[in-house]
Amino acid sequence: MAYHHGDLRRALLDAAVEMIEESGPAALSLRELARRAGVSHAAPAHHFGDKQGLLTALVVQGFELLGQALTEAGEDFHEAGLAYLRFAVDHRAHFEVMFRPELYRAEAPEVLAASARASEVLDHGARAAVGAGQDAEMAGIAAWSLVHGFASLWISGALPSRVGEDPVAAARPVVHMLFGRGENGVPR
Amino acid sequence: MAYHHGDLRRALLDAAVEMIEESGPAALSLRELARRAGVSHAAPAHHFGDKQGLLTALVVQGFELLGQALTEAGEDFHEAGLAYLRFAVDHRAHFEVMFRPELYRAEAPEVLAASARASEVLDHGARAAVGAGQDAEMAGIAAWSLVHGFASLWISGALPSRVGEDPVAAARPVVHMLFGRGENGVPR
DNA sequence: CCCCCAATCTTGTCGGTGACAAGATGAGAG
DNA sequence: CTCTCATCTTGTCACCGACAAGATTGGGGG
Repeated sequence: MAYHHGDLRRALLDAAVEMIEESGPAALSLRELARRAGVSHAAPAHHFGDKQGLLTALVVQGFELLGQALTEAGEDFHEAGLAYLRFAVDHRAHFEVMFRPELYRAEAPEVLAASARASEVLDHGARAAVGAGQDAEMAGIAAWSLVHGFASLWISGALPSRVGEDPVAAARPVVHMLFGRGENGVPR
Repeated sequence: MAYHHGDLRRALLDAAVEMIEESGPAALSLRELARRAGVSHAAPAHHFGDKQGLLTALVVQGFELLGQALTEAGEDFHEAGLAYLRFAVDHRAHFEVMFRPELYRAEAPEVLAASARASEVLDHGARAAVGAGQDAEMAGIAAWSLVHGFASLWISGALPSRVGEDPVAAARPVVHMLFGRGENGVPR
């Protein structure tokens, strides 16, 4: 066994994502993680310090991916909402940890920076959709709550099964209920 | 030390709620729980089998409380939404476990019964607000997503601090954004 | 070219935890 | 009064996270 793995840090993060997707963040075990990566049980500590450190790194990665996804979604606020949902579903592991601050070091500067960048994209979209003013803030929170709630409920399996298998398709009409269908705000 | 506690089951559930509110469901320890209740480390197992059993009991209690809160909120759909939020904030521990099915036995009959009863109340409210038809289902999901998302974001501390300290007051205008302010649905 | 140093990974250990087994206790039925 | 059984305790095991100390190796300075 080579002493120098090559890219153990990334391998551990990838394995962590896999394990969290299988059985949730609570069940994540650093030792099992090391086992999957083929290293000793203490190897992860070198790269991340402790479990919180690992999850902190995962969260930073998550906020970066989210910011990127929102940016790529472009100007349309509805599409940004659906991109948020797509991110949550496609990166369930990241998403589930990101909004559970007791699991990681939420006050770490890298986390604050990455999350600030992501929410800035969101804010910008809200202002573009509603126009400036006090309403923009509320509209942003409403839209964020809607897609975040839908994503959470979808992931937890709480939504009735007749909404179908594709969360984005199922969410589209729901997202359009907020702000009406263009007739009630959303100048585009 | 009395061998018969009297109402150990309830005492354990109460202590569990307290501990989860302090540091989340992941950090819950059955042994610390037993310590707080003043019993031996194996006493909880007798009442709940294992950790999942304890959380299952907690979730059943949670869905019962939620159904009750929604029922008491009455006919107004907006008020039901705010009652949902109030439940989430006032019973953070229950709420946090209820929507994390990997932590408990979601398929247990008591859980299914309690959750079915709660969502029936929600469904009834949605139909009353929007009228019958296919839209009622979507309206229900939209409203549920909105308040669930707001509650989750509030609890996780993700919302900007300028929304204030009272979640229900902060959410009221947000909830009213969906369905407009009575002019766009919500016949009452 | 070689050696040393520092980053990387391993081995060993400790206290804490969940689950299980076996035993002690006492409340209530008869 | 005694038996019975639900309730709780004691004891144990494997696993986990954190820490300490040691082994290995790649790369840069001599």
